[in-house]
Amino acid sequence: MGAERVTIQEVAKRAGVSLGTVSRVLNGQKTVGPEIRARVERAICDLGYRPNALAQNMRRGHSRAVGIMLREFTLPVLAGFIKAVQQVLRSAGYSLILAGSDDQREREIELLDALSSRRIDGLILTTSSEADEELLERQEALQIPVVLLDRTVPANCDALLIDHRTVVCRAVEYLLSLGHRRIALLTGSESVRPAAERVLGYRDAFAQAGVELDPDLIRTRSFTTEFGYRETLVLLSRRPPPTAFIAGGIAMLPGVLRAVRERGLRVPDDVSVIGSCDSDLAELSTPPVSVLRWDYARLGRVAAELLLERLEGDRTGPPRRITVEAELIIRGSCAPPAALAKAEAMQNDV
Amino acid sequence: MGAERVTIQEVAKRAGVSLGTVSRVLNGQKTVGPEIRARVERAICDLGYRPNALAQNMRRGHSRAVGIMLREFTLPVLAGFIKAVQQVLRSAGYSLILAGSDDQREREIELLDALSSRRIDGLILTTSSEADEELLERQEALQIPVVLLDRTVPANCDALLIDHRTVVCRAVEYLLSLGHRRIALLTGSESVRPAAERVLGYRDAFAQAGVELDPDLIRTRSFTTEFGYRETLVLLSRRPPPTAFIAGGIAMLPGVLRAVRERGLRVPDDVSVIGSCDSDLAELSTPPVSVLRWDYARLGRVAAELLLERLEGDRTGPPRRITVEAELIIRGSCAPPAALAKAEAMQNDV
DNA sequence: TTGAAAGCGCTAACAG
DNA sequence: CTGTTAGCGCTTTCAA
Repeated sequence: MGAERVTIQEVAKRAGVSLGTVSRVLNGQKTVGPEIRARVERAICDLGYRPNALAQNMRRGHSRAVGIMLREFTLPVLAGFIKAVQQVLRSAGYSLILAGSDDQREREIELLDALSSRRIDGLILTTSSEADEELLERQEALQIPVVLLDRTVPANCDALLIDHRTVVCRAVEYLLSLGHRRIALLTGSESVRPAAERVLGYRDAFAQAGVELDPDLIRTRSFTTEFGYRETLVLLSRRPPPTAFIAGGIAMLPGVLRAVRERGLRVPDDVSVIGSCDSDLAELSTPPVSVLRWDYARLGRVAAELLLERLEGDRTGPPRRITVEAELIIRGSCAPPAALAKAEAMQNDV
Repeated sequence: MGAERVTIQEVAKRAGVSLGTVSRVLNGQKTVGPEIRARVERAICDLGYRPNALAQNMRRGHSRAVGIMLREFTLPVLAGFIKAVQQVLRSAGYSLILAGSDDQREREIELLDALSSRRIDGLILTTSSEADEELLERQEALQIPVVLLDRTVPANCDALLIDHRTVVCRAVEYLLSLGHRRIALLTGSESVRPAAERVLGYRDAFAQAGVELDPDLIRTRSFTTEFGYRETLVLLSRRPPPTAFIAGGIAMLPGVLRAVRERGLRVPDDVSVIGSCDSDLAELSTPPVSVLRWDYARLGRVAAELLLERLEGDRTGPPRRITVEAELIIRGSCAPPAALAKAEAMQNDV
């Protein structure tokens, strides 16, 4: 084991005061004489003493830490979210424990247990399924305030929702207006809200336009890059293939683009593409890719604030639901479908 | 405050055994009768008991946690590193505390303090400067094993080094061989190893080729995207401008590409580009961008293993230095410089 | 204003 | 094999 760390005892001895006094200095209480305070501070500095957070938290009965469990925390877009959360929380004296579940139920349960053991005070959460009993149970066993990110279950938690339905509807309207009819939607399992909402938005647009849709073009199973890649490949082999793809997941665009490129197809001449979330890839691709975008930094700030209110103030109020808009950023990755383009070209020729 | 959490006491009472016995069950000791063990396990389950990690760790005198402090942990390439570390460490029962310093000294000191308070058992570290006395002091005050990532200071720590010098040399050789002479190198401050090594490799190549280099084309201040963007813009305004850019930082490529595009220049016709680290952007750009690549997952595995050896076994051995190769992946972002290309074209015309 | 003392929940050493 | 007990380092009464 390592060299022993200096404790509050040793500081007290060195300063010639009782251990309680050192504790008071540490916690900034005013009931300590200036001369004694100075002596204690000297001793702390001389010894390079750092309070043992483990002991502090145990004694205090809380950890001053909040957990944040997402599918994956290394996506650049989520960086902004996490940073915003951290900023708000840090100024309130909380630290953050990050947990990436890789969207695996097993891992989620494991992590929930670990967070429970660490006695986190609050949790920001995105689960892999909104229909899993055991997951819910574990989560409720935590007995701490939870803020859901883009989930609505359990219903008694505060939740931050992105309006995927409306923005996907806009995206489909846009593609329909370009003349597309076979529009593929790739997204996660409908057992989670964002996927379900995207499908709803997709259907809305077709219904509004009075165009019949092909349910085979709605592929809902996973939000991963891998899924985007495979499914695009599969759909591109269909006869007839889709003329446009909506990547309904923040990590999915690279997969779709890779598949399109491997097939030797060009964007937007051969196939139109719309991504979810902005990224360097979307912005700097040739052509730049149109995307569905929402403000993750704002989301992070609000999530942290909601949690803080529960943590510090009234923790018993009714659950709150806050919905955040998303927008369609039109760039150069969509064009009329090839057949149509050809038809028009011919018309012009005549 | 929240509802009281169930303690080991209550489990003991419910199972009708002593608290010591519950502890033994928890810790998987075999000296517990099967019938009693079953009773305890029932009680644990019934009550939904989770051990208080705070108390456990305090009593045990260590936290079974290792810190990992990097500039930034949300870059996709670092994801692989962190995941590999996590995998090795988790199977040894350690958890990971992530800390992103944003490359700010203030923040680094703050985080080092926080990690110290949390009594982490080990640390994987990349600091913003290898010449900062106070930083070093704080780090040594931790009194725990440290594995450095791409840093060599302090010298008594194990270190994992990437061979930037050789691979940058290869990259410059390659560009020279294409006919480039004005090659820009953008990287961080030379006060940190990777930047210094890259500059060395750059000079090596010029010296070997017997070509005179223009020191004004070596820009060393930051590894950020922002720096890559600004500096590319600045250099592109120079007369004469560089004909090739090496982005010497894992986050820098998007900045360089954005600047090039804003100037209305084409890659590789007008300017050649080489990035550091592979990425979706590099791979899926048009044209795909040539990069300097090394195996971050392996790096992570090795880092964790080095640390584990110090943690579990002999912590007093001499510091180890492990150097990892990097390779130049040639794709489509480099071509002979425009002037040269034109000259050749003319020659062909004649 | 300061010191003494009682635990927070748990592990481990020591008895039986 | 199981119960009892002494702390881990700290905060927080309660006295003085």
